[in-house]
Amino acid sequence: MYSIRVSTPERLIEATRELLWERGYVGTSPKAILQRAGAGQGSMYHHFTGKPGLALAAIRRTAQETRAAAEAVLGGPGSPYERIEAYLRRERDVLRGCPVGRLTMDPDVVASDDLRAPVDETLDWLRERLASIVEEGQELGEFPPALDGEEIAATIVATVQGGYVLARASGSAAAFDTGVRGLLSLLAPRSPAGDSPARGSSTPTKA
Amino acid sequence: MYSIRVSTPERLIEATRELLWERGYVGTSPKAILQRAGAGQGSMYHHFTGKPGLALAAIRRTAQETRAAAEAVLGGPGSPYERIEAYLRRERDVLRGCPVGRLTMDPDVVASDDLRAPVDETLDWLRERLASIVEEGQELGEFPPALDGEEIAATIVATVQGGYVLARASGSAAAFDTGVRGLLSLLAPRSPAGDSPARGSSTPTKA
DNA sequence: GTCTATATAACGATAGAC
DNA sequence: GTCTATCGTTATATAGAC
Repeated sequence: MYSIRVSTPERLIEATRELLWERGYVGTSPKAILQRAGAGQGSMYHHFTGKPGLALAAIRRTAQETRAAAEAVLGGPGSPYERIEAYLRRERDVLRGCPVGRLTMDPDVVASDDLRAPVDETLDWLRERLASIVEEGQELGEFPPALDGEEIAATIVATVQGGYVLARASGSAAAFDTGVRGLLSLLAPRSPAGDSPARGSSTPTKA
Repeated sequence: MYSIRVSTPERLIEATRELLWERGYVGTSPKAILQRAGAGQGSMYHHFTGKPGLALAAIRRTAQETRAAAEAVLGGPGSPYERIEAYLRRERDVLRGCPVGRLTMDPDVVASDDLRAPVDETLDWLRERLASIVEEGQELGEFPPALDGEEIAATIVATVQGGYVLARASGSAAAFDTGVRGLLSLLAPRSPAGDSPARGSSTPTKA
């Protein structure tokens, strides 16, 4: 294995991605980015228009990676419920928060249409993707037909995003998992033909 | 009505509360606080230990008010489901985000046990309060006994907190409402004996 | 392309007059 | 108690050498 020599713009983007995740936009200074990237002032302003331009490149990449990671699970094998469960139970750096969702609490990101756009598009895509899976599950009889796919999708995404809030408030990932288990118990397929009425049969804990 | 003359410490706390809500801790400077409060540097450092001390007073008050506002609905009239619904549908400044929850995305708040404590306590209190209401609903047959009260409570709080994220990402309060409707449809009492699946208002006691 | 030097403003806090 | 003056540091950006 050769050690890969990464270009300076590449290092700048990656350093910015890390810092935006850790400290947000207003909490990240160009100086901190340059130190982490091992670059000088000149490099940053040569390749990018400044802090906003560099942040835009970083946010776009993070958004793209986040979508790809979600699709890897949502487009995987299993029934609709199983794929949603896999998405909800996917391993996460819970205490670090969502690298996309956390940006919505950044006043300068929300104030900029450019910076907010990738965030909006990512969460919107995720909601649509989940909505179609819920509807697929309804056709298969896995979910009650009375449910609204888009509403349930929004609830799923919100539970994940809010789970990060609960976890970071308490300093423990447990709260995230508790909220996810609650949602899964509400979504758990009730057998359509009149089987045992036990809810949450596929949730391991709290039998 | 006499116009009330508010003390300087009072104005400082209120200005800080507003700015913490709008811009978070790292995004709020002492200078901005002093300008909004109409006070000079000396006043702030005379009454408080500095930015962290002032922020702590502001966060504590916001936490207290948030709990009181939630209790006003959760301790109100109606069945357990109805009280939860009232809490979820309560009017909110959705696009401004949650003044308590948004602080969890602030690196300096999370890094400080003092500043994080009121946030943690508020969300923890809310989860416990909701859990007891869910369990009450289970005793009344309004919710399935297989559900776990604490899990459902965490899901409810997470849906609200995540709803703010969706709303701020899209720049519209609609996404919040969509997620709430999805959660309510999952929680809606299904008649225990196999009645009609109409949701909402058929409650046994305390109508 | 990358670096250092520099510029202007803001940040967070202190000192001391009144 | 409140004010202004000041301090040392950082934020964000530009200039110009190499």
